[in-house]
Amino acid sequence: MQLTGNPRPLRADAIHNREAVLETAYQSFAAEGLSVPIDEIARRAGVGAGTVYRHFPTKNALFGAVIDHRLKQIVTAGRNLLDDGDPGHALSEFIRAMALHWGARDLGLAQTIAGDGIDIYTLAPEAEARFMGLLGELLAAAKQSGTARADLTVREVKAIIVACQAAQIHTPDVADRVTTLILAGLRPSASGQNDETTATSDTPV
Amino acid sequence: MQLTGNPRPLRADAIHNREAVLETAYQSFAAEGLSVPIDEIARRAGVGAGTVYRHFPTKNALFGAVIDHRLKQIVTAGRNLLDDGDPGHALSEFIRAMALHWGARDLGLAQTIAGDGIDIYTLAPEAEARFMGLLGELLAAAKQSGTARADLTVREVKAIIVACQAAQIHTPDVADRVTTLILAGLRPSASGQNDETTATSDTPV
Amino acid sequence: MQLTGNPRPLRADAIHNREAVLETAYQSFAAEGLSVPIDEIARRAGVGAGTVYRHFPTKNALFGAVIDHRLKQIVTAGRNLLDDGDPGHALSEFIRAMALHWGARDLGLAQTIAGDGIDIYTLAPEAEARFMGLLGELLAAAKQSGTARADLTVREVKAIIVACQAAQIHTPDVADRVTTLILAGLRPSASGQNDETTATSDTPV
Amino acid sequence: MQLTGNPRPLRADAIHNREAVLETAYQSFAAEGLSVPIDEIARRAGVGAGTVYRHFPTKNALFGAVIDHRLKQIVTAGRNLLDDGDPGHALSEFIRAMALHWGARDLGLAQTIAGDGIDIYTLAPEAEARFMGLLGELLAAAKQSGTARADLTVREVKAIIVACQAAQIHTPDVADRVTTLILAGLRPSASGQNDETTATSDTPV
DNA sequence: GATGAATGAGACTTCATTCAT
DNA sequence: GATGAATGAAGTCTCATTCAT
Repeated sequence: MQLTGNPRPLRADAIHNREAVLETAYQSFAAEGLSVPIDEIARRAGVGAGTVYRHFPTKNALFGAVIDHRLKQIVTAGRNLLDDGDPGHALSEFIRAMALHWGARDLGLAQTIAGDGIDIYTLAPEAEARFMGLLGELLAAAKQSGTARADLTVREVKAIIVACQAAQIHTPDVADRVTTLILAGLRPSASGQNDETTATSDTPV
Repeated sequence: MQLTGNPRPLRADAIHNREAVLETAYQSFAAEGLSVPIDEIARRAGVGAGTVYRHFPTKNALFGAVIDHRLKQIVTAGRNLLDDGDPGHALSEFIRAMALHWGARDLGLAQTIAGDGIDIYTLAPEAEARFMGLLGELLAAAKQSGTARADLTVREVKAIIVACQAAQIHTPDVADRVTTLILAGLRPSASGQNDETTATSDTPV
Repeated sequence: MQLTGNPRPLRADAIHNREAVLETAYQSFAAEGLSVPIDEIARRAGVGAGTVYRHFPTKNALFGAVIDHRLKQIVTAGRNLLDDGDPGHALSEFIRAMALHWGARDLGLAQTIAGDGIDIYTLAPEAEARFMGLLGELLAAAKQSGTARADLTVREVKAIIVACQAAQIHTPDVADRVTTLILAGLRPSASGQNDETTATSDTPV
Repeated sequence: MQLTGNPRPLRADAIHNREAVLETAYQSFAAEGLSVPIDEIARRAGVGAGTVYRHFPTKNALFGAVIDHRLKQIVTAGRNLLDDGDPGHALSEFIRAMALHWGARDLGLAQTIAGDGIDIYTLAPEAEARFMGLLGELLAAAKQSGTARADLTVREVKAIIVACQAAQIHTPDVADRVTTLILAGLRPSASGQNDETTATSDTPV
């Protein structure tokens, strides 16, 4: 209709819009939860509601993109921990960061975790896979340096992260201490190495 | 208080309806989360929407009643653990039950705990207080029998429960194992008593 | 079921209930307008909602009864004015009382007048008739004593009352002055133009 | 202000819809009072309910817009009376028009004026102010030409209008006559009693 | 007769999604 | 491609009226 032949801005602004919507959505969901209306996100991003739907055909798709984006950042940060620091401590630092910093104050993430109508596997399968891959590497490194129980699995580590995040969301002022306690349960027990629970006399709590 | 011998049937049906609504609401919230519409709950309970509002003037009030009811059951069960069994193990059994059985598949509880627009203190302050009281007793008993670290606080225990529930909701098949690991972090460390971490050589995970 | 043979209170409490509901309804409508729920009126009157409906089968019927009751009081007061005082001034005093005292702060009356879904003729035809009869007598007396224009009709007087009440409801602080001005328009004109009666010296209506 | 030559059609239909809703709302409120449901207004205007709420986020906002729109028309008409005709008679003509024509059969206006849950100052403060300003001018002109008592205030004039409108709503067939009588009370008294201005000869207000 | 619980239509309002401009 | 207006299905809550106790 209006292809006037002049050099239109074309793709550039589209990409810019997508980024703006994604960032705005992330911050909005983090701060106020998943119930922030699309219209409101569009307004805050400075675009029309239709533009949001052009890039993300559904609100769920937007959730997925936000999670995907977030997980990419997290995976990058996690790999840096592994590459730049002490591999033996990378796992615990990562869990601590996930719980206390990255996941802190992220209501949207908490609601996603609480399963509020959201299935993260459906929404962002690729990023999820990469995330699990990173966890595997972190775990392997920790086991090798003897800072993690040999029988710990990747899925258990993920559940631990979820647990610590929940604690952070719910009771921020004790989350640090609680995370420390939980992490204590992941290291090899004093006596046994691969410990199939060499509990001596006293039953644990 | 009540005129004994008074044959007034009073509102037998009203009580019945209230129970029916409460039970239906509990199951609906547990299975599908807090967003189940009141109209739907009314339909499932076999009453008109107005009846729900007669008993619970607000959806929040219904949330509160459900939580209150649930916490009462939980507190009763917890006290039984304390009275009938080994006090030293009551805390760990209670946490395990909260995470793996009572909280299992209870989306509504998870969302309430995640703070999804709900403030449990406002909605069911009494039950919350009783719950914290029970936790205090359980914790004291555990400390006395040496199965819990002496520096553990009630609020930390609550956060631990929240954490374990989150793990259960998110990854049910590893929740049992994860809970065991987490509980391991709560017992006194092998050497020290109030242990400011008498870790020997290896840093924990 | 419970006819135990003892002397039941029977009618007495029914009459009492009717009075209580009527009085409560009057005060509620006057203070808060016609939208006060029946349940609320029942509660304030100390009876069940069913009792209200036994006496007044419809909310409109209750409106009618309130108006009827109110008009009876007013008619009695008006007749006293006529019998006990100066008949020449009874009309103006009555209008003034209707506007500034009896009708003051009666939101329900104002809404009835504004026609908020209410037809006073349908709801309380008898009382309305008696009210108009009283107005006729007041007007006749005023004409006879030369304090009202000879061409004034009863329906015009009623409209004047409605007008003054509206002023009172809307702008209470000038209602007295405005009523005085309006009443001034009702006395015979000085010159006798448009007027069968040539006012002599006296006070205006 | 507007980039002239810009061929953007913009939201021609939006403006059209807004007008349609406003007009429909005005007529509905006028004919049936303020209790007409928004859904019904939307239906009559041929739009969805959501469209009404896009333009007027609240029912009160719609009330306000209707009143504002109405008062603007009225103020314009009143100013024309002042500019184009005999300033001495403009006030009485305006009052007459307000009561008998503009306010006639306008239940919504009557209810608004009766204060039926509506606060005109909150809803349409600007229009109210302009309206009072116009009344002031009309009154000043009337006083200057000796057709209104010198001690009349603007608020009294407004109350008079309210009064006449109430009469019109309640008893349309005598409203004309009653308005005439009421207006008679506003002109300077023949003798000059209670009056700063000694009316000369002329026509009453 | 009285009670108050139940009903259910309907009010206002929100918001994911579509579509004309 | 972008815009934001329009849609309409829900959702929460109210209340006149009916009816079992």
